[in-house]
Amino acid sequence: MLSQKAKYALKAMLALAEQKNGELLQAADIAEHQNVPRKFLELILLELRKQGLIHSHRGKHGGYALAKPADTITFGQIVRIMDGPLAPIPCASLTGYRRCVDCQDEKACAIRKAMREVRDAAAGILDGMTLESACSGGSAGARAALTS
Amino acid sequence: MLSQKAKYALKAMLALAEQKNGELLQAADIAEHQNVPRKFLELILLELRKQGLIHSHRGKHGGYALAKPADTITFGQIVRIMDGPLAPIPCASLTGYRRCVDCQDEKACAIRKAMREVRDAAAGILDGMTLESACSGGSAGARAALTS
DNA sequence: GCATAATCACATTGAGTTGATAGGAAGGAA
DNA sequence: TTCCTTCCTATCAACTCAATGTGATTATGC
Repeated sequence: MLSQKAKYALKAMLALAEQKNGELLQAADIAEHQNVPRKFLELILLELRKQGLIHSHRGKHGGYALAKPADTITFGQIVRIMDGPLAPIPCASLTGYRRCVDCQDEKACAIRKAMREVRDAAAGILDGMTLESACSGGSAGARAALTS
Repeated sequence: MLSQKAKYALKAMLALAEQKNGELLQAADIAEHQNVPRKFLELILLELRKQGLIHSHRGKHGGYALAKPADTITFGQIVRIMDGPLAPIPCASLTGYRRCVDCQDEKACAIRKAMREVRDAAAGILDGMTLESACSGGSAGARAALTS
């Protein structure tokens, strides 16, 4: 399940990506236009900044902007920052692997194999979908996934 | 995220699928061999029975068995019973669609499009993976997904 | 320099979910 | 009858999620 937090983060990042030549956008504006609780959004933006995806400016006429070009930021990065690994189960994760305590033989585990496939598919789609490609409306993620 | 409940359900169903000619298997045996809390497992088996995936027999020499051939029961069915829709977000779900209250234009929503792709990929894999194919060890789910 | 406006940083809250356990009721076999 | 096993409901503690509150800090404009 994608949390509200991750969904709001994606919305905010897409809003920032639509700003022309990296102009600042304020939390209050994003909150209003995207229908996101303002204070909750601040929390999210803070986290995105700490992870280096956006930078911020304080004081009057402050706000937020992408820290990198929109075609170098993927849905996968954003979702992982907010919700952690994409894999449905830790033993199938690359970025957050953890062994199942109740698993006898991990190598032969059919559940792990299935979940690994799901993880790979999700990663293929979300890591192939950039803010840029999402803004221009296309289904670039799917194409990238199919050719990788 | 796949819940413990769903993971335990998959393990239990795989154990039942490995029984020869539908012989009964008791909750206590499954619990022991699969490292699952016994009472929690009972809860899970109850739910699987109510959904018609297994049937049960009470009393001495009672137990559980699949209600249908192993090649007609998919991971997708089991996961949906335990955890609900596969889609990461309700607005991208086929089986449990719900509109996002904060979404302006669902048709154009890039997040929804991405999550729909993830859902379709996950469904392709999990609905193509049967207890039968999982038992025989192969990655039949992946093959089914690719050809569907 | 002062008021204003914005981000930064925690702390807290309330609701809901998850994972698990308890205790018996009901049904079947020996 | 007497075990044995499933059936069913209730309960629990711990945790997570979504959101709010309260200030502190920093920059701008007058």
